[in-house]
Amino acid sequence: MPRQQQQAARPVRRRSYDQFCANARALDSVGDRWTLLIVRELLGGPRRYTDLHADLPGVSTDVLASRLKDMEHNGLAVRRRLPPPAPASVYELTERGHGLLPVLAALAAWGTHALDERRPTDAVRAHWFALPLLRALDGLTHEGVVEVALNEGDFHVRAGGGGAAAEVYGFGPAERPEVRIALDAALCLELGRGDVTLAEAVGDGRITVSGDGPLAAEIRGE
Amino acid sequence: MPRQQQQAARPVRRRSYDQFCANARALDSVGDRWTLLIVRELLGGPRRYTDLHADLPGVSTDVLASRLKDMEHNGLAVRRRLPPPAPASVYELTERGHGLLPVLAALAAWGTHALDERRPTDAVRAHWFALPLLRALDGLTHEGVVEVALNEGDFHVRAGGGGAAAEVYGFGPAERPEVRIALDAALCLELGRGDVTLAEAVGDGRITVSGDGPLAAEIRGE
DNA sequence: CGGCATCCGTGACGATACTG
DNA sequence: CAGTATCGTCACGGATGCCG
Repeated sequence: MPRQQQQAARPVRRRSYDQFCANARALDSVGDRWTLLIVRELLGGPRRYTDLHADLPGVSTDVLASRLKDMEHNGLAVRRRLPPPAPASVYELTERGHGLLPVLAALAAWGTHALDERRPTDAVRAHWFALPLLRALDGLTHEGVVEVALNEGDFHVRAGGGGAAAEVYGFGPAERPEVRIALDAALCLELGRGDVTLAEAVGDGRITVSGDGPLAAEIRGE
Repeated sequence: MPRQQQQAARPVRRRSYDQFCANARALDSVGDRWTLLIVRELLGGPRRYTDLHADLPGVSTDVLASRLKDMEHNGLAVRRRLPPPAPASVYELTERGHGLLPVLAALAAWGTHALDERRPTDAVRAHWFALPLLRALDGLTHEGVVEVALNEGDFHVRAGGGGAAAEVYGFGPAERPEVRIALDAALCLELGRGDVTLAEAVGDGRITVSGDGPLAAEIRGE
């Protein structure tokens, strides 16, 4: 027999911490390398395999495929086939998977303090700054979609609502944003850290706010 | 040369995600297997190597030693020698390491929903229920130390204060607790999930509250 | 061409044994 | 008690191949 079947429904040998503890159980699901970063990508909305692979520099193809299977198996994500006109499939978070938002928000808040300079080997994507920025927008009372333009690219976030919205951020420009802001990545991080307030950044001209609704006014500090 | 030096100050080859992203940087520090569970242990206060090893069933000695070195190197923990009368050393979290409390709290909240039955292979320690329980005590206005008695053992937590206290929980009985409560682990989890309120649990007799201060009264729902 | 599966070299992990 | 040494195994990362 040159090769027997290589995976009979995931050969039971999943590695578990075997601890009756909420943290350990959580890490059984999301503690593997790359898993939380895949969740970070999917928090921006459904994505195709190839796009995921492109925005996760360093992950190998087989590990990405394996993690996506694990996430499906653990109920974090589902694979959905798009209608025939475009024969592709996307991965998207389940409600359970979306529940990881507070975890990634806390982790981002903690990690922002360690994110000082960009090393030459570091990859960058614009939407990686969505979570730090969302932290700065968390206190806003008005709700709406904010389109964000960085040097690295565009994305959009939903301000207000306390992260309760189904889609908390997305890739590229928004369809009909209430506000557009332009700033640089370093300022995103400072805002996330709380080193600078929105009002100060507006006053210093480090951020440009365009729009005339109440949300825009609130961001300007009016 | 039979054997050259085998670690010249950690041979620089640390595995990094190499992404300019707060989450990726955070996971560079705490994404390795066992690291966050070591933090979970150290959140209860300074601990000796052997005690850590005993409360982390499944970790091998070399991996534990290696993680502790990494954590020291990353500024999460320090090793402190105890005074000569007891020639031992303990590991304790730095302020930076303690800053992971919101991460573990969010992770525990998420993981509690996946923590249904105890599997036969699962290890258990009483203080592993501190974070879920703290979530239930988070809304209390009065502050103080609560001694908790489970079937699995005792620990204590500091209620109120919103987790701002330096030591958020500890092992074994407290020195002079304001309140003592007795309940079982399953109820800890239900409280953490919000399936049951403290007042309901008191009313059902599933939790026993002893003490006569304002905190005890608040826990009783008076 | 998107979505993986296979092969392979290296490093991380887990168990045990051993040492100051 | 507090780790280090050794070793087998498995997971990861990179490249390539396959297949609808």
